[in-house]
Amino acid sequence: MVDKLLSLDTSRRSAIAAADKLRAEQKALSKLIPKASGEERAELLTRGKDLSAQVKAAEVEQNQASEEFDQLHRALPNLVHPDAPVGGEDDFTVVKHVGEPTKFDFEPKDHLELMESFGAVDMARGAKVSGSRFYFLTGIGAQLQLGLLNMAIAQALENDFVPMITPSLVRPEIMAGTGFLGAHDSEVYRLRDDDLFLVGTSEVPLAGFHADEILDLSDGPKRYAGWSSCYRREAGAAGKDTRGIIRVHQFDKVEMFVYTRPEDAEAEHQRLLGWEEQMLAKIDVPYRVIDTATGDLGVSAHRKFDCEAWVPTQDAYRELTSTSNCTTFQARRLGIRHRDQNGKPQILATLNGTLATTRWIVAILENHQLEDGSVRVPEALRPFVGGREVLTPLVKK
RNA sequence: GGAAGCGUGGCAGAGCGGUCGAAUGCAGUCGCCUUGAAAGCGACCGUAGGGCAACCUACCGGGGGUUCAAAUCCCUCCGCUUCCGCCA
Repeated sequence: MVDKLLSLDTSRRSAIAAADKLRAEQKALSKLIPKASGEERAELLTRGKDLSAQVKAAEVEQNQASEEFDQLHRALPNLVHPDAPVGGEDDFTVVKHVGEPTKFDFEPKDHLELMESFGAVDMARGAKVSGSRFYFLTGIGAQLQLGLLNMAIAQALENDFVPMITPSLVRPEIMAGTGFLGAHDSEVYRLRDDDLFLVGTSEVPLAGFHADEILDLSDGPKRYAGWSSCYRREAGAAGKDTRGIIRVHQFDKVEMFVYTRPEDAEAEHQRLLGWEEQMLAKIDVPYRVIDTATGDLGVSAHRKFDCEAWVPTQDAYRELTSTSNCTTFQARRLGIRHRDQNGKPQILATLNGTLATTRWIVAILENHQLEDGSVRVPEALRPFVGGREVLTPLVKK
């Protein structure tokens, strides 16, 4: 594979050199023609015509060679980090546990039951209006989500992220550049009439934000916190997580996105994980951090850490955040560079990480529920939900 | 959605088939002048790819075409502006 790529690169370079040489010849000739006249001119014109055809042929060859190289190159997934655990979805390693799984001396309700009792969600009408896996967040449910995401933005601001509200529809080349159109393009909503894609995360528009640019990173990384609705077809998830709002076609998310120098990417990845844990501490739920196995990295990630919160009624940890170091994978496809010490443009590295999503509500409600069916609002979140300390079931009239 | 116009270097703005990688102004860099600064004067000053280098190639929104030759002509896509229509 690598040998093939190298040989394609060589033929690509020689095709470019050959075309360059012909173009130089042609250029010199066309400078002579206006000065010439009579028979000499006629002769030059004939030679020019011939050269023109040669140049055209050389350019076709150049384009073909470049195209072949790019195609193979783009088909390659990112290199994996040597320390990432090898294997499939279940072969992750646990980096650490924070807190103990919540224990109750009563039968805990699941998030859906809790939300319905608070009038926080309307699944039936979601299905009526849009189909399965759609929902309305209602009343305190909507308030909880807005508060949570606002808390995420507030934390991002404290850490000098630039807050962004991004487009949710993007062009094909941006979608492809971020690595979402490969093996998993069936996960992506597509608007064929307009040749646009609905994004599954604001990582996509944030990566596209600086496409084809050379960034000045001399003052450090560029850090953005994007707020967007996210759309996922969940095509392969039939029968999985069908209850509640764990797995849905549309949710909201605040996502961190960083452009940095490749040599700083690994340290930045740890910082992103740190900021995710800072957010998780604010909702005060037990969680673990896992180092995702190589087979579960997707095409663009070099290494990925997930934070999974304890969900009592599932007796399991469920993913609340995911942070990926994409190294130069996305930047290479999107043409994003920075200047090194010598002022030479170089491909940079991109990273992303979740700060908060709709799904977090599940962990908050289930872990903080009390025997009487109410839920204690985590202290840090209270200022963002109008000072509410406890959520209590609506009284049926 | 309909009509018209426009997209040129960091910015402003000429050029509208060859002498154009592109006038000019501003900004920027260096030098002179000055106690210092401003002003003034002089020189330099786009980007990317390739080569040890001299140098070569590409780039005037993107792609394609005409031509020996395209910033300049044609097609197409994208974007912007203005007017009309419609509308969160």
